[in-house]
Order: sequence, then structure tokens, then C-alpha cells
Amino acid sequence: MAGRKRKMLAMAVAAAAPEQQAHKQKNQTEVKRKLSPAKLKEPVQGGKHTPSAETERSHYFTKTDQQHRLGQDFFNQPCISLAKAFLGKVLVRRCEDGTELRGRIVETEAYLGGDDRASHSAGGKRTERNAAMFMKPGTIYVYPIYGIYLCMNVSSEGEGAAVLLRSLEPLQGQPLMRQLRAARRKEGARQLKDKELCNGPSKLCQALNIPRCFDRRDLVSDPEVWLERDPNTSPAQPCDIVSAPRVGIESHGEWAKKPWRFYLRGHPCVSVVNKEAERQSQSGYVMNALDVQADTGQHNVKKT
DNA sequence: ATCGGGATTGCCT
DNA sequence: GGCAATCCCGATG
Repeated sequence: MAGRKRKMLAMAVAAAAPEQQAHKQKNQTEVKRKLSPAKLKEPVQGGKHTPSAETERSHYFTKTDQQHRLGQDFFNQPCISLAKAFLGKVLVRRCEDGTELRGRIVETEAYLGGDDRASHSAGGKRTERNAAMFMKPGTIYVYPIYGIYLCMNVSSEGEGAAVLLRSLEPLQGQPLMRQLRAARRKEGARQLKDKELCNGPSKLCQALNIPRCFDRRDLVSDPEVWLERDPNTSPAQPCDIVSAPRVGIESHGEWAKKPWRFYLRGHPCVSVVNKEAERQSQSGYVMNALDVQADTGQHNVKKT
């Protein structure tokens, strides 16, 4: 089952995407070690290159930072719609030292306000904790769970509605992700596979170093965390998306059954596979997303 | 001031 | 596959 080639169509993706014009270019000048977007070759040697060189040789010094960043328009959609639209998009975390961590979103859950009893904002309930759910679309909602973990959401349109990010496919910065994740694990535990780095809502917070204080930050404008489209991947088709009941909320009866968890069919980084839901929708598309990670997985096993 | 539960994870059997 | 870990937040008195 090994070496299938990445199959995603590299065709025109460029269509209907409003480009949020970048904010400050200041990143440009203070870059210490910027990584090439496509490859992940050696970090650039010390700060020897000049800003003008960056501008000229855009191949090596692309400012992908802001180029592919998703703007306010993207987040301005209803919760369920946004939860699906997230699939395939790339979450980026720019760390203190300039290191950028990237992961492709492969699993989400929609939590509506109002009637949705499983939501923190059920019945319009508004507290200090969930205030971010009521803020403008694109606002990050980070909350602690079970005393030890964090979960990251993004507010959408709709009063009190937000999307939970449940898993990512690691794309860049896996060594640091592994380091961050290992901090919590038993000493001497086996090394995590790449696909295990971000396959869960709290795991991805650890791997991308998303702290509680990121609560209420704005994905549209924040310099340390944002969302971008992947220029090499076409948007997920409906047949690639599995809709299943959300996990971990079975105490909420009726509402626990709503199929508001969404994930890329066959993707190895999905935290919980629901075969029943996959049967119910359709089969025969299974190959697509599978190949993507088979590729990445092998890729990353070899260390940098 | 106290109490109970939780949108999970990792280790152990 | 079961279950403990761990503590913040919100509800209640």
C-alpha cells in the first residue's frame, strides 16, 4: 500500500478568494530564519541576506506569510459551512524565534449557539469563558478541558457559534511539534509518528504551541497565528467530506446525534473514524485523501 | 465557599 | 478497550 503519488489536482485553485491585503511588512525585515514554503530544506544561514535580496529572489524568500492568508470574508459564513470550509486549509503558528509551524486542517466540529445543547453557548449562555464565541467571526476561542488540556475553536457567523479544530496533518515544523508534544509524555516513550502529532483537539494545541492566552485573538490580523489556503491543493469536494456525530458529547441526547463533525474521508490524521457514517454517505471516493498522507507520512519519518 | 462535571489523552490490562 | 489524571469554570447555597 505504499507509494501512491500525491493525487490532488494542482490545477487552478485561484478562483473566488478575496485576498486580505497584508498588514505590516515588518515581518520581512526582521526575519531570522525563513523557510522555503514548498521544501523544507536547511534553514537559511544566519541573518546575512538583505531585505532587497528577499524581494528580488522571491523564490527563496517568499512572504507566504501574508500572501495566502485568509481574510475576514472567509470567516463570515454560517458555522456548519465554515466547519467544512476549514477542511484543507492550513493553520500557521509563528513562534517567537520565527519558526513557523504548519498543519492542514482535516477534522472539525460545528458548535452552534442557541438550541445546540452541546455547545458552551447553548441557550445563548454567555460567560467569561466562552465570550470569544460571541465575538466577530475569526476570533479564537481557547478553553481548558479536564484540567490539563486545551481546545481551540474559531468563531463563525451566528450568535455564539464556533468551530472546533480537531485534527491537523502536520506540514511543517514536525521536529518542534514532536518536541512540544513529548514534554507531556512519559520519559522514554516511543517517538510519535508524524500523523500522531496533531490528531486530536488538545494534541494540536500542544503541537502548535497554542496557549490559553490566545483566547479572543483574531485569526485575521494576529501576527503569531493565522489561517491560509494551500495553493497546491484544490478545495475539498463534498464527496471527500464525511459528516458524523460529534464526539465526547453523548450526554446531550438529541443534539449529540447531529452530524456536525466533518473530516476528510480516509485521511490518516483523523482522530476518530466513524465507519457507520462513512457507509451512510457514500463510498468509492476513498482513495483521494488517503494518498496525501501516505505521502507526507513517509516523507517525514526521515528526520530533517 | 463548595461542588460536580467536562468538546481528552495516554498508559495499562 | 478501560480508566485515571487533573483543575478550571460555572452553578448553587
